[in-house]
Amino acid sequence: MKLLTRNTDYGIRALAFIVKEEGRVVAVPELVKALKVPRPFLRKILQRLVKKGFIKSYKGVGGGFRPALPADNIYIVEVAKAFQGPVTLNECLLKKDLCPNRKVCPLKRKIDRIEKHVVSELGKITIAELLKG
Amino acid sequence: MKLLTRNTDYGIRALAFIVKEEGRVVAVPELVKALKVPRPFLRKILQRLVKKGFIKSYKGVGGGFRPALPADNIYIVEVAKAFQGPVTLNECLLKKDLCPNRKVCPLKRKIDRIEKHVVSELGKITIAELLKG
DNA sequence: GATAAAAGATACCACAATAGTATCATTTTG
DNA sequence: CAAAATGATACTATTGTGGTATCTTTTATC
Ligand code: FES
Ligand code: FES
Repeated sequence: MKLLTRNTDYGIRALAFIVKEEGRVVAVPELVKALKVPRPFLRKILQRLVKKGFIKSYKGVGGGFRPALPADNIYIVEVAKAFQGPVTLNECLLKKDLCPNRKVCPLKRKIDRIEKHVVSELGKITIAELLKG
Repeated sequence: MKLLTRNTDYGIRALAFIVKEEGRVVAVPELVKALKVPRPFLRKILQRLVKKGFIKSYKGVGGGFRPALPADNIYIVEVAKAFQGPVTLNECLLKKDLCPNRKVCPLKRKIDRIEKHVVSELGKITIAELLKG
């Protein structure tokens, strides 16, 4: 059971690096060296980060990436969602067969509570906090 | 992101059914009918449950399965572990590159705390409780 | 003892998600 | 125009999960 995939991991690391440079435009070769992630893979990840609005990109010579948001406004749960979709731990365990209905089911209630907790905790962690550590 | 896989789900359902029968030996055909899970798949799941000590099996005519533990002593987190391995949300996010060491890393600390919470909450739910619901 | 009904063991196939690669098009600076 | 960058997109590889098939072993019963 993995909470965060490799995509997310690398995405966070790339974001952290770019943010750390405080507005300087960072290009792929630099990131490849710093993060030791295969270049084509990293490129795909960066494109995703751009599309999801975490960073802005600049084409052409001297181009690269810059943050689109302040560091303390980038929550890693959002990055996770960008790469892994919504965080839903389990739709309906035991389906409708053994369980009268979902409103009463103690299992579902608890799974839901766990999920809320995970999302909420993950939603408290920002890139800024990460860089401080 | 899935907290519990189908294996686990079916495993729990099978366990719940077997436990509900209070010591009566339950065979596969009955379980197939009750749970509507394909027979060979269910058999594999049951074998796993036997190996992991949740149920006992009886071969031969009139054979089948009986619980090996009291209902309030079967925790669904254990079933999950049996099918999905240990619950580890993420080993070491950001690896050793951006982060000085794991003892200081605020992200890792938080991920670990989330993981502990998930395991602990999942570890409170028993089959007995499920059957009450 | 033969038969049939059960589970055990094991090997295999299918599908989906993740991980990773490759190629070509577009933009921009000089 | 040439070079250096990202955008778009399509493809392959690996892995984990889901699911099937087949054969062996045990045991109750006739
Ligand atoms: S079965 Fe769907 S909620 Fe309990
Ligand atoms: S990087 Fe390994 S713990 Fe923060």
